[in-house]
Amino acid sequence: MGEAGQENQNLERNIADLCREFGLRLTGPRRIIMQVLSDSSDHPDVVELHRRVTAIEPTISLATVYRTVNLLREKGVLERHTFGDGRARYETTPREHHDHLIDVETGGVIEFHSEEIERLQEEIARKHGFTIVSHRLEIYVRPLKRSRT
Amino acid sequence: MGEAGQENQNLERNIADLCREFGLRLTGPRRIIMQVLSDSSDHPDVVELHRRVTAIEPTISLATVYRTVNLLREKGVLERHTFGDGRARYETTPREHHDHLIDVETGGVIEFHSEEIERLQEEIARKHGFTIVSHRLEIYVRPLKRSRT
DNA sequence: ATCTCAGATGCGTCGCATTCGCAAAAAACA
DNA sequence: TGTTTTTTGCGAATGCGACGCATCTGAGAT
Repeated sequence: MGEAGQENQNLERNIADLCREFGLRLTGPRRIIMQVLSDSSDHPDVVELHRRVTAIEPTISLATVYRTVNLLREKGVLERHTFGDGRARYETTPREHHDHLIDVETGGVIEFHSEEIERLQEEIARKHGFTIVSHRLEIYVRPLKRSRT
Repeated sequence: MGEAGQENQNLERNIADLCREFGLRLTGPRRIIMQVLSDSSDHPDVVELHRRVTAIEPTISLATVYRTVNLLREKGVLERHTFGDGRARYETTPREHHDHLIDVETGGVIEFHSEEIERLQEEIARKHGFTIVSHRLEIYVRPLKRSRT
């Protein structure tokens, strides 16, 4: 009978709660988009998200993905990044802030956090007479090669 | 008759050397664009650069500014940044690396450098098995307001 | 279960920043 | 000065993202 909602029942519930909390409607497209988002541990851009979403439900439009992603960002559910290239990439807001190591050879993204760097940033801002609104630290890296490859 | 090339003769020479070095032709537009660039201590975007350039020579097209700026970036003469907003902003590559504090209220950019943060970044990269290719640290800030203005 | 309607969607279009193609103009060089 | 190759200007094209509008739909009221 019901849909295939078996193991991700709690996930579904979370999405439902989320919508209710923000006064949003729990629509088919939204359900799927949010689903895809929480299944994505990487940092997909909107077109990639749309690809994944339409693999599940081909009628969902790119515009809706854009709108949903913006909505969720406004609500603080998603974070937007722009690594070098022009396009925006998203990740579900982590409970703990982190920065990114980007492998320039593979495009892979590794998350890290340094309390020490954070503290130094605060210090620098204060020293200049500012408070930090947000920040962005991206380290573009290349694997340490040992001898031969 | 002659141009106004009086005090910046050495600059002109630098530009000429630069072109020769890279096998580029020393053209009128290039001369002016490079001129404007070295006279700019802020971080102008391409449209702003074009504005400044056309104030000197109105026939220079936006496309040429884009092309020149890309060329100089490839050659390592310029650095490109993208602070939040969509457009790219440029600065002549500084001899000493620095990062940026961006005042979100005014859009103003302040440069800073922290040897300590640099060192921590190295450490983090190494710990993950990488070497740093480049990095980017932007701190978005707001002025500390004291009691009343 | 049905009605109602504000909110959501799909589609096509628009705007902005940037790039491209091509013919004309300008450097470098003989 | 003539020849060759690079640059330029112009306008059109691209890519990302946002928007307007007619249509559709979720979810509370009936």
